[in-house]
Amino acid sequence: MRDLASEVGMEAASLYNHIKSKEEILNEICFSLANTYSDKMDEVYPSDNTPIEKVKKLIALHIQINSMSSPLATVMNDEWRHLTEPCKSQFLDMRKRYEYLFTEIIQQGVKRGEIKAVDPRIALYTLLSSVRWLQHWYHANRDLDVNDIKENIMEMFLTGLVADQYEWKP
Amino acid sequence: MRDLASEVGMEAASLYNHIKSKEEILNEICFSLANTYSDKMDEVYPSDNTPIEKVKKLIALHIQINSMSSPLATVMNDEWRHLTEPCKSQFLDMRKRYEYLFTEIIQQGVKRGEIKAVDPRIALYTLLSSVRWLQHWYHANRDLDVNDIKENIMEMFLTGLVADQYEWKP
DNA sequence: ATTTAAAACTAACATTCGTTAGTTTTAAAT
DNA sequence: ATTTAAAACTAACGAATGTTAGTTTTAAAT
Repeated sequence: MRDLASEVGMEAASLYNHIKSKEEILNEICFSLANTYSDKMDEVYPSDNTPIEKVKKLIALHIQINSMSSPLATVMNDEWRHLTEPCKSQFLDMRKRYEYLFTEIIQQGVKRGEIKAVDPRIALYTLLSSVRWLQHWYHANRDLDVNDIKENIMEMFLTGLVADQYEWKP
Repeated sequence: MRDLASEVGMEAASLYNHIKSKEEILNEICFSLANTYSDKMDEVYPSDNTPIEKVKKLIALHIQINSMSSPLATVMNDEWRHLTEPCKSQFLDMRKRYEYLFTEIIQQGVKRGEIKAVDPRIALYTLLSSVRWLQHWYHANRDLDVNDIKENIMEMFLTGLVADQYEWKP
């Protein structure tokens, strides 16, 4: 709290005119971002896009948040474990629901023959964590455009690294 | 240190008969894993495998470590920032070299027409962070076999999520 | 049985941490 | 000019942290 206070030009004790506790800040950050993700899911899931389009829209949000709001993303991604009950359970419930709907989208894609028959859980977790590097990297290396990064990552995920004409299988 | 001591059935002070400091533990963990990665790179990079085979071998190690040694992986991945100089610089130099050689492999793959013309840095970071979820997830959900996970992830990265026959581009 | 070295213990240290109590300053409203 | 409420301050608290000093226990070697 002392570091945080000095960052905004205050004494640590003065912070408590504005916040209730250190924990409140953690709650604020975690649930603010969790709501952003949930809201997007509630918009995308029932829409009439194809499953692949839905995945793209959701991943785009993850890329957006991890690169543009990276300090917040870092807190939510790495520090949610320190939420206290009942907030922690509430947070985990939100995450569980988000992940469930996300796997549903993937499974629908598989069923419709648009997405390969991968394990939806593995695909989901791989997808979600693959954009995490942006949260640590983007602030230091601003020479790349977010949209370029987005397209590169999407391309990687959707059609893979192997060049189209190359026959790689053993 | 008190938690750690009680975990091994000791008083905190007794730990200091075995270690020099808390920091020493951090160094030990970080450099032990960093060496494992570096050694693998020194074995794989000069080998006569194709670039894609090299990438597969390296990613396999990341999956192995993140799933089987997940507490160590978590410390190295998340806590290396707390290394003190000169260890921190040394660690970062090792990482830089590792990442450089990894992008070289990718670039060779691109040059040889085996790998799509993605940005090698983006591909690298996406690849490396995409397997991080295993470090948090594997211990709790042991119903999946590491080798199954390995193959699923490889398939995703190499040939993408989009089903072969599906025409997805807008 | 005695010695000895490793490894446990107890007690305490100096810091750091989040927070509270009480007081003073700031600045807008009367 | 006076009042008032917001927001800063100083001082200090109790708890937790990594660590050290000094002592006792453990167990193998003599």
